[in-house]
Amino acid sequence: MVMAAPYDPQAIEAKWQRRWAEEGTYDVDNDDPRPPAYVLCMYPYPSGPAHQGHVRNYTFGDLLVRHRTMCGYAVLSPIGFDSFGLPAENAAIKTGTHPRVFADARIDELKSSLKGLGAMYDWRREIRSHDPSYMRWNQVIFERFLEAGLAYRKNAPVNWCPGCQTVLANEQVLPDGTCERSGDVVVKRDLEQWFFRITDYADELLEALDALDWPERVKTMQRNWIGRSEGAQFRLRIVGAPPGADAIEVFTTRPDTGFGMTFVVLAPEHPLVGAITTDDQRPEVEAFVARVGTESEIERQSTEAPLDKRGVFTGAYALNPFTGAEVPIYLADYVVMTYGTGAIMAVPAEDQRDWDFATAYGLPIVRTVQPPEGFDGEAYTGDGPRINSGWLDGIADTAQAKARAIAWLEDHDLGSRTVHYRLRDWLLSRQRYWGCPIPVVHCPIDGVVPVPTDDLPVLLPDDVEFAPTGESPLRRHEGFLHTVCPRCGGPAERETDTMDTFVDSSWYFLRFCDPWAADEAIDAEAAVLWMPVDQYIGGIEHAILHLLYARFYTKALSDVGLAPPGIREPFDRLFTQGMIRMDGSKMSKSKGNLIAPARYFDTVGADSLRLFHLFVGPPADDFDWSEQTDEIIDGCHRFLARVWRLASGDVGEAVGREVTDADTDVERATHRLVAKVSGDFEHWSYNTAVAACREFTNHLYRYAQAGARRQTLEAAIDTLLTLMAPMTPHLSAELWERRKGDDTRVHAQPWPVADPGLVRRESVTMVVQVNGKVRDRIEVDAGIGEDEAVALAMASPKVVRYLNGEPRKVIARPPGLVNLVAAR
RNA sequence: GCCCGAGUGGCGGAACGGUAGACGCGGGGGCCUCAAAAGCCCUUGUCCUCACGGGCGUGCGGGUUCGAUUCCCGCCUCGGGCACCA
Repeated sequence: MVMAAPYDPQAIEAKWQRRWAEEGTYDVDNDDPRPPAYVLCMYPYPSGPAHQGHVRNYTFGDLLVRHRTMCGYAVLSPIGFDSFGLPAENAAIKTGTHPRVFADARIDELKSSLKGLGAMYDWRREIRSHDPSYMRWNQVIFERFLEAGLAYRKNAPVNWCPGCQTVLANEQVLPDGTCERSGDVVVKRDLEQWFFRITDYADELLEALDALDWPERVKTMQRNWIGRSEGAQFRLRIVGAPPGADAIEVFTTRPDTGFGMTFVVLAPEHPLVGAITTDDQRPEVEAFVARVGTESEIERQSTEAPLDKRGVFTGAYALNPFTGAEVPIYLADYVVMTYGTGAIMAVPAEDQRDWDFATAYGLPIVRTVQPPEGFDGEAYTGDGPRINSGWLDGIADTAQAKARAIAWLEDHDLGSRTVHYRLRDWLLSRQRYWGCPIPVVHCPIDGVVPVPTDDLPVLLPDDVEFAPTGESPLRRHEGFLHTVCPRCGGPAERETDTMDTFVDSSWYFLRFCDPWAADEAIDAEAAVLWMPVDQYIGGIEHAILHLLYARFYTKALSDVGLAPPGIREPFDRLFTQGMIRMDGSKMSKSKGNLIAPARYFDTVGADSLRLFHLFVGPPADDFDWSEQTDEIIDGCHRFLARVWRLASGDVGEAVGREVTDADTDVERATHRLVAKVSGDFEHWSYNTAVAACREFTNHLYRYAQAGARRQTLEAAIDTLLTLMAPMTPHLSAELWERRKGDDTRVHAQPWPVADPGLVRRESVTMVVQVNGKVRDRIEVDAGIGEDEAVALAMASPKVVRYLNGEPRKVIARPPGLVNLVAAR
């Protein structure tokens, strides 16, 4: 027998990548007659060659693109690069290379990895966030948001990272108070900054989550992040205070416990502190405020400090509107100015933190909810009848009591029902160079003036000095900084802050619909055609930041008329793949634990690496890269070589002959495989789809070695290659061509459909149990009736031995199972 | 503290409430070869038994059920998110 050429992945992968590019197989035009589908992987930050997280992401995405194309859709599969950002600028500071040069070089490396993987994109639609044409629309959008009041400037205490020398969004500060990028301890600074009014959309962002086909986990994270709490906000009069400082607003979720308010606590930064503090308490209060001001976020938030050091009495008193009693006003570091009103009514009996504070400072505790019999805790937050609560006494239902309390506050014009959110407005300005300039001018006469649209984009000058100074390098570039006011023509300064890179990634998916549109950021017709993204794929690490910002942007763009009104959500379905970990931490360049894909491209080939990522476990689960991993990848390569030999006719000797049982078995197995792989693709069960292909291949080996019927074997192999085409595209394409000739393409084949009649099994293994324990297995006809199944089971000698006599109960689930419950 | 998710062979992992461990990795054995590599085939949870067989096994303890990896209750461990949030 003449052996066919061995499997040579390097040769065939290069060949097909070239051919797909030439043929434009996955370039899709907006007037394509096929039904549209939009499959998108989160566009990557270009940090150099791809790492295994990218490989995993783009393998899943490419599988979907190819599969849906075979299913008859025009699949929009664009990609771009999130090319602004700190690392490029830091590299500039370190090596002197211009960030643009650096970023373009990293993009080339990453692009080469993606092409080597055989992942298919419509490269005509490529977007780079630092491309002037994209920057222009970024700036146009900003100005429209500014005009609509969705972008604004304010002086605010912001998160400042000393390492990055820039401010960070709340979302970029880790729970331990450090910078997500540099790991430095983030400090608070007062700075004039730009914000997007994402809080205006808090309710819609929260409510619209319900309808999204997203992982529950991600939805929960977003819900928590938005953090809606309902309650009441109301005024407390301050006893003997000067006008203008005679009342404090407090927010509470438990207005029903107002009768139990025995003191009030303000944040140390609260604006009324100076006015209400009495003279004899002033030194102590000032010392306290000064101390808290110098503490880092970590120190302030640590629960280590003893409670009696964490507060101070102001000497002032407020009136509890419910009881009319005078209650002392304290300051405490655990009350923060950034949530609610920066002031709370303290109800120690129903709030543990207030209880602890009251205990430490010897303040009274009055229960207003009767705890259940036997309750031995301190603060009680559960349900129970109101006590010591005047007109609320006796009400046991907390919701009802709350409603009553709010109604009372409203009747007395003291306050009202209020909702507060944890979500803060999005701080978007960065004191860095390598980002999209914020297109405004500061004029001493006209104030903040947007740069006229015709003058956009405001571009970054190349001749700047990169140094970590805490100010944008743009600030020291005279030519950039000094300009004239578009309104009055007088001298003015340009805004030197640039935009957070999350701005770039908040609408790129809309631009992809028609990236050529010259007159508008988003072509309405194209957006209506493709949006929302049918399937978005990316890492779980973007669960909050990017996905929340992109949702906000989509809504805001539609509200200001830049996107069609119907598009309220960007991503219909979201899939978050698991992370690749190594020694317990995420694989990333900064951790130095990257495994570049090129070493696999050069050895086992891209198809083997792709197959490995599909096979190794559920796509949503994290995967630990270990010593064993290379062996699994080798195993995938062995399997592909096995398929190669089988499809090349190197296994056994097929003949023409009448159909036998073995042939029918293979035919049925073929249809079962089609059903299995198709189903598995629908619910992200790629690992079992691959397992089924391997099992089927093993079956075909046995079949071929025993002497196969040519027609049956060839049909089985064709089907296998078709099903594998989205997973291992190069191998499938090459074998298909070798078997069928050059004028046909496996990826142009329709996705196979299983014949239900052939999927159904003819005979099955019926399990016979006695008392739920397996005692025998009998091969039976799949259409077996209940009586016959039971009779067969009862006739089994193995069963008789365990049954001793007539069964007490018979459970028959033909054809799969009969369970006999023994008498006694 | 609150909210999610996960615990199955030596390892990665399969399993509509119905044969636990599919498919692999690793191990053992055989064939091919002068030999090796590659390939092909068999075997591989654990304990008892020469064997036929049988016992035990899905983090732990209960429960529901003819039957539980799967459902319920109570724990333990790990991972993730949120957190002086009023």
